[in-house]
Amino acid sequence: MPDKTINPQDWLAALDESGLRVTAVQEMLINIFAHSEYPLSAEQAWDVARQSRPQTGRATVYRTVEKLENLGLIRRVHGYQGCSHFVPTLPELMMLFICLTCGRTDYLDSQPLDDLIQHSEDSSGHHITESRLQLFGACAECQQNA
Amino acid sequence: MPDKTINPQDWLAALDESGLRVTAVQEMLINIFAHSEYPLSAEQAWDVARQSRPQTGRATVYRTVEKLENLGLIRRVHGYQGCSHFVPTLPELMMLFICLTCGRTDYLDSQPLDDLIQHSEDSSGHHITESRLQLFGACAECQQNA
DNA sequence: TATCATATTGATACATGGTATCAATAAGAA
DNA sequence: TTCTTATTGATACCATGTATCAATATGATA
Repeated sequence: MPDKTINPQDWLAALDESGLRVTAVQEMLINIFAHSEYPLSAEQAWDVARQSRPQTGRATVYRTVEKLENLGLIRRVHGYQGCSHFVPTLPELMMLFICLTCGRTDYLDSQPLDDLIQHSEDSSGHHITESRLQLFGACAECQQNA
Repeated sequence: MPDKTINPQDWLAALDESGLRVTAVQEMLINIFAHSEYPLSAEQAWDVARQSRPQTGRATVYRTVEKLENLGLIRRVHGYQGCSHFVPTLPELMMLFICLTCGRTDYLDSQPLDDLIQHSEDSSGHHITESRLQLFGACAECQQNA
């Protein structure tokens, strides 16, 4: 099971390398997403941001979230909390699991998904370039507490 | 490859059996989704509906779409056209493929997904109750025309 | 067929999530 | 330090979706 913790320094370097500027707001938002145990929407990220920096603008947060998504630093979660929440992206491509009880996320090895895509390409004749898979259920811990 | 055509009579029966009433608007919307080659949003379905029935209300369409989704008759598409488009649901659970060139959908056998879920449960300890998988790329036809 | 409880409808107003604009500010290269 | 330009925050705006409510239509029942 991979470590979910991500080094914010790597994110700042990614921002920098892409020609974008490293600003206080963007650094703050990167840290907010990196340290959240749960998927966050832009609106929620805005709330968190204003706790430490009240003058933060709403549009700024939305724009930054869009940038971070385009850079591949955060990833949209499609599912039970709607389609507007984001989780940090791991260096490797991994499958996302979300616990419907506690809301926490986990990342699973994506090799089975790679195999599935290969198999589906072979049997359908389609050329598959993108996939979106998310798994939902009860995590090991929540099963014990049930 | 399964036949995408769905018999609207089955849908009406499902509506009826669930205790909901079979109305002209709902029958029309069922047919609109059943006969569309592409995923439709509620807004788009409203546009189509008013072509043959101009007095159709917007809220009615949104409510009906929600009902049809709850009944499992249509299914939300998460991906490149946003997360507000719907496709008809096949009797069996199948994986959805969407061509990024022509926009058309195809349904693939879901056995590989079942296997993947089983494998992921075994290796992670999570109990997986729901999954969301969509595949994107170029369909066989669009590959030839490229 | 006529009656009636109630699901459905359509119009409207409203709420929410997200975007365009623009003057002011700040990053970072020169 | 200077200067170009990305970024910021305030505001207005738009799009999508929802709550309300009187009017209507469905379908069960008599």
